[in-house]
Amino acid sequence: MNTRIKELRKENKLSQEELALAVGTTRQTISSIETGKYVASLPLAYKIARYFGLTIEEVFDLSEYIE
Amino acid sequence: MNTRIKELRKENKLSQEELALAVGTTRQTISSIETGKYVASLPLAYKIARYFGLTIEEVFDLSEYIE
DNA sequence: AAAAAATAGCAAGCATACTTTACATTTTTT
DNA sequence: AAAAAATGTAAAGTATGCTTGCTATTTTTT
Repeated sequence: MNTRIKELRKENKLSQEELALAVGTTRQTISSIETGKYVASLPLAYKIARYFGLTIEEVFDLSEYIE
Repeated sequence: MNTRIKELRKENKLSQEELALAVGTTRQTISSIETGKYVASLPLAYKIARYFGLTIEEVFDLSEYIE
């Protein structure tokens, strides 16, 4: 699954660590989500989206889950 | 966490079974999400939201995850 | 070029999101 | 009121989303 997290981080000049702290998770979790190792949980997806002032669908490309 | 799934099902005259089949999961999973036993995964949340033609945030009340 | 910062990757462990099976309970239909 | 349909719940098992700790690699800064 693709996400715009890395792109949004760069635009806002944030490290993974800084974003992780801001949304209450770990840097490794942000890394894992960015690299596609696993899919963010709904609560975390929401917190990340809200942090950037966007909707979940604007941050996470979920099209692969729909035919 | 609250969701509008039950409400939307009633409006559309759907049983849990019918919704479950439509989004590719089990009736028990829909029941568990409706009763708050656990939180839907992001992919499933998206499929449910799309099924009703809504956004994830319109179906799932995620406000408790934000201060 | 060297050092510092950032990121990727691994592993182990824990919690949670399911699936399957089955039964209990409630609601709806007859 | 009885039967059927729908829903709630429990349990066990599996897969996944984390957290923690660490090292390797890459990128950025000096």
